[in-house]
This record gives sequence, C-alpha cells and structure tokens, in this order.
Amino acid sequence: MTPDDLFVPVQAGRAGEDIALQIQAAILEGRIEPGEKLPSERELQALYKTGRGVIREAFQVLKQKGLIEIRKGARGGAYIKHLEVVPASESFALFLRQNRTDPIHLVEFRESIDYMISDLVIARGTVEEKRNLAEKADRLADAVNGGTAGLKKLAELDRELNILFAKMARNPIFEWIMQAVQIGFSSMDNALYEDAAYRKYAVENWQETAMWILAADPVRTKSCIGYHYRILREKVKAINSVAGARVFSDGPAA
Amino acid sequence: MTPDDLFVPVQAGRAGEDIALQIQAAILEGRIEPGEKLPSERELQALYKTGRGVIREAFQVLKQKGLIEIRKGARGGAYIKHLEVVPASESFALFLRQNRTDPIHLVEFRESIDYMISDLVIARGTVEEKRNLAEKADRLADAVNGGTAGLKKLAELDRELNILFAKMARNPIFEWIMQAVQIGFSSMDNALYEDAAYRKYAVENWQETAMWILAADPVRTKSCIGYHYRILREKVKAINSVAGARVFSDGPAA
DNA sequence: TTTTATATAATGGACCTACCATTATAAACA
DNA sequence: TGTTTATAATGGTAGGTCCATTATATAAAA
Repeated sequence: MTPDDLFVPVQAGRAGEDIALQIQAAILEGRIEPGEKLPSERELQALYKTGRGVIREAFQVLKQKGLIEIRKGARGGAYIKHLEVVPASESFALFLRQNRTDPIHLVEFRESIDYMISDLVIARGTVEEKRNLAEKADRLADAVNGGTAGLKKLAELDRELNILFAKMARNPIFEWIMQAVQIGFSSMDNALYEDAAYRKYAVENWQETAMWILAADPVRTKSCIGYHYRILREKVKAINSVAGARVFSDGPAA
Repeated sequence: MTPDDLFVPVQAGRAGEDIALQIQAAILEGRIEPGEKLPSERELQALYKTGRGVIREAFQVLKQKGLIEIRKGARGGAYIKHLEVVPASESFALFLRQNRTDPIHLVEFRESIDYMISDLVIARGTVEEKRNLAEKADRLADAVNGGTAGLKKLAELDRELNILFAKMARNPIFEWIMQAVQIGFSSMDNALYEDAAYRKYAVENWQETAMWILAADPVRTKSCIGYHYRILREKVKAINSVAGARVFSDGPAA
C-alpha cells in the first residue's frame, strides 16, 4: 500500500465521511486487499492532516458497514474484512422492524422466491444435495417428534434448511436474500414454532417438499410450497390478531 | 422524553456502540418518535457521563443506519428519521459489489423477480399508476430518441422506471430488493446504455411492457420481460468478454 | 536449550478543552 | 411593520492526555 497516493486531504463539512468513502473506494477497487491493515489512527491523522476524532468517526462508519474490523493493542488497527452478508441482512431486518413491515408482505415475498428457487434447485441441485436436503428435513422431523430440542433450536434448524435450499439454486444472490429474510423473520418463526400442531405440520411438509425435489417434480414441489404458505398465512393472521401483538418486537410480546 | 429513565451510563469497551444500541432500542420501541430531537451532544455527554467523542461515534453509527439525521446550528442536533429503504439497499448493494457478484447471477435474479413483480403489478396497480408507468416509459423513449439527455441521465430514468414498477407491487420488500439491485447494477446499466442499438431496443421494450401491464395481460407482459432478458444476457456476455473487463469497477474500465 | 516470566512499545478507547462555522431566534433598528 | 444585526446553542474539527490492551522482544529460570 502506498499511503502517499492513496490518501488525499479533504476539505470540510463531513471530513469523517469523506475519508470513510475514500477508504471504501480503495477497498472496493481492490487497492487494499482483505486482510491488509490500514495505517494506525495516528498515522492517518497525520496523512489526512486532520484530528484523530475524524479518523475514528471514519473507522466507525467503515466498521458499521462491515468493511473493516478493529483490533486493539500492539499490531492492532483496522483490518480489511471480507464483506459478509450479515451487515446487509441486519440493515434489512432493521428496515423491516422500524417500518413495522406487515408480516404478510414478508410471507408473500418468501413464497414468491421459494417458487423461483424451487425450479432452480430441481434443475441445478445435485442428487447428493437433494438427498442431503431430505435427510436434514428428516432430522428436523426427528427433533420435533423427539421433543428434546428447544423451540429456538427447532426454528434454527428450519432456517438452516431454508438456506440450504437457497444455496442449491446455484445463485448466491438467492442465498443472500434468503439469509436476510431469515434474519428478518426470525422473531416470527420462533413464535410460530410455539404451536405444536404447526411444528408437526411444518416438518412433515418439509419432508414432502424435499421428496418432490429429489423426484425432480417441480409441480408437486410448488404444490407443497403453496400449501405451506396457505397454512402460514392463516397462522400469521392468527398471531397478529391476538391482542394486537406485533410480531416484530423485542418488548414483552404478550 | 424523559432522559432520566431513558439514558443509562455504560461500562466499558465499546461505549459508543452501547449508547447507539440504547438509542436504537428506544427508537424501535417507540419511546422516541420520528421527528423528535435527541438531546445535544453535550447534554448526552453529561447524561451518559462520558466524553463527547463517544456520543459522536454513537451518532455516527445511528446516522449510518439511517435512524437519525444531524442538523447543524441553533436548534440543531440529532433528529429521529423515518427509516427509508435506501440504507438497507445501499448496504446490500455494497455487499454485491465487494463480493464481485457475477453479473449473470444478478441478471438471473432480476429476471426472476421481474416475473413475480409483473403479476403483482397487474393485479394490484391502479389504472393511474399503470398509465403513469406507460407515460414514464414514453418519456424515456423521447429522451433516447431526442438524443439530448446524457447516458447517465438515461440510465437514471431507466432505474426510476424499475423502481416505480416495483413500487406498484404494493409490497415494500420488492421495492427494497429492486432498489438494491438497481444500485448494484448501476455501473453495468450505464455501460449498456452506451450502445445506441441497445438503448433504442430497451426503451421500446419498456413501452411495450408498460402497455401490456396497462392491458392487464400477464402472459404478454412476461413475454416482454423474457425477451428483454434474452437480449440483456447476450449484451452482458459481450461486455464481460471484452478485454476481461469487470463490470463492477469505478476504475478506468478500459 | 527450552520454557516461562517480564518489560516494552504500539495501538485503540476514552476524556477533555478549545475554537470555529452554522443556524434559528431574539433583539435592535429603520 | 419590516429589516438588519447581535446572540446563543449546536455540531465540526483540532489537539492533547491518560488508560487498557496486546504482540513481541527480552530476560530469567528450569
């Protein structure tokens, strides 16, 4: 890295963000590689001819975006990260929460992409992957019927199943979207799994869906998906009508 | 707002983020309403018994998340914003960029959601909206044929058209996805519009698509969309093969 | 020689003071 | 009454001090 041509002093007004944008551009253009370390705060302070607070604010922005990771102590500093989907998912989840997004919209969206993904999965997933999906669905069923696993664990397994499903579409974007949606949905999924009848039905439907995927039957697969969302919609409606409780809430949800 | 029970001093380590999270929680739980003003940096500094830099870092985080807007001068300060879709979209677009997402995957994804959205738009969009869409498409065509508008402006109009399209689906999540995809796609769209033949074809197809949407014909609409992506795929392949140039790059794109 | 303990230096985290630029409002003035 | 001018509050920036943390080098011990 050659700080001299990489870092240019900024003018005024939003120095911290300017610097954050400059560094972000450098990262995105590959002028700084993941794993590399940015100069220390004090060095950057000198390079940009600014105060240390400005550098710290810039770092805060980059950290928030998930572009850097900050380590303390000797050999500490700002290290470029490989960007994960998590920050994007979190900001999506935040958006859903603060806008009180109607769960019905989320359900609708999920149903839509499930249809799309199912076609891709049947067409592109390997037989091993499909067997694996069926097996995971069976294990989820065991966990539900065994009654040993906690609700959180069950919902977690369900989410993993969904993400595996999306992964099989061989298009990372569907995978990321699915992850984001799962995060945004997590509080609701947990609530859904509290109903034993729903639990039982849901895992059975997963097993059947996985079976039709393995059988490479897109119509029966979509039929399962459609059935699932038919039930899910009713359930969501029921949950939302109870005491007007919002699903997206960390507060006492009673 | 009652600062006394709202603001609790924090311990150590990541003070700024702690405070940001506290304020974020207060916002999400509705204890602070959009439009309201947070106490000034100096007041918060006293309330949290901390340094002003910490408060500033917390504000930076919240600003980054799109939760607050900061105004200078008298009666300035941090005002709670209604969360928009933009920060979430940007964060996802950032992710797409840094992970060097294969344009083909993005095209496939776009095509899939266009199909889904088109059904929803036909079913839910009002006649006025559909007329408006057709009109906007016409104006884009005028701009292209007139030859007065710059390429950037044309691509911009195209993006607006897409977002309007998504908005008509009456599901904010599709809108979010579309915005993110448009942002992540912008450099490519700009490149596409450099080709005069593509420009001409693209706007004509938009006009026809809008027409079939207005006519509420989902099959013909999808036909237009499919045709569009057939062309787009070829174009994208051509662009990517030229000199191995990456589409997602701000640098000299050769 | 190897292992363990210790000192060292660099770094981020926090706190503080000071000053400047901006801006809405109040005061003064025409 | 309308216009101009001070005023005060606020965020933005700069620079400093001190502390906690941490990898590494050094020294001591086994």
